[in-house]
Amino acid sequence: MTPQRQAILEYLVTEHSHPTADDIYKALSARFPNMSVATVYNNLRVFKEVGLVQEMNYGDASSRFDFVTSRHYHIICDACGKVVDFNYPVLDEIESVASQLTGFKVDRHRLEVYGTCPACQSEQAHKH
Amino acid sequence: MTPQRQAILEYLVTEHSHPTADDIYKALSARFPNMSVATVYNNLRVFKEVGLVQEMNYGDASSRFDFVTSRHYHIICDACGKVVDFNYPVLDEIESVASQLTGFKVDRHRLEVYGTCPACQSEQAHKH
DNA sequence: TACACTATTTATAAAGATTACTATGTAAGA
DNA sequence: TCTTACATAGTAATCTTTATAAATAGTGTA
Repeated sequence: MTPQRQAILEYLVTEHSHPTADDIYKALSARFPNMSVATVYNNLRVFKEVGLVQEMNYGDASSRFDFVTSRHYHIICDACGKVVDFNYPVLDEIESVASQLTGFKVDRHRLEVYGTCPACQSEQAHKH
Repeated sequence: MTPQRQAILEYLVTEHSHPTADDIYKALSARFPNMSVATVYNNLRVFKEVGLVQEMNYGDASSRFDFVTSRHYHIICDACGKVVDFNYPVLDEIESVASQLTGFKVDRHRLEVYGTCPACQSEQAHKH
């Protein structure tokens, strides 16, 4: 557990902002001026393998990383990219249905809702 | 509607393989030896804007494109990347729940199931 | 203490997907 | 015919992520 590794994990735990690898890199470069981007990626990979962190890909942009606390889903703002957690009963049923229909051995599923966050809604309203 | 554009759309309609931009490029380069990759991307963007085509990003790999016919969900093989459609009643409820919990104006949602396809299952079984 | 062994970091190169840009071509309309 | 708008081709550039090699630090053992 190196200082860099600890700082990256700490950042993920304390910040609930679903940061990108670059966000983390920039946020910590004040404390670790010599830290490499590769270090961020290496550690994120380690955290992912251990199951501490979840990686999320949206569209063409960079991946975002989320410290795994409890099962929850995400809603994403199309305008500003903000990610917000929300709770909903986990959809186990769809996994078994999909498995039966396709013959796949199911491992997991991924669900995201897209829309416009309150801040961007009011901003868009003010424009007109 | 140029010949290239028509060919790309035709390929998306007839092939149900959820191709990547490069798949399309390679498949059509016999008929259009001078066609540019940029043309494929340009047209896919146009199709997306019109709503004819849906773009899907999985992990770090290339985007896959799906001609929109009816509402359906996808199941994706972790081993070979194959994408298979399956039908399931559309989850409208989760959209309204998410909207109420977060204050977002909801536009759509995205749901995918991940696992191992039958072919890769038997291949993995033979290995042991 | 000295020595190896291992894992991590840094730095940089490289890969891969996508976009940007410019010049060329082409088709429709006045 | 002239013009205008748009699509294409070709290529350069961007951006994210991974691979690689050298440097570094930590740990345990003799």
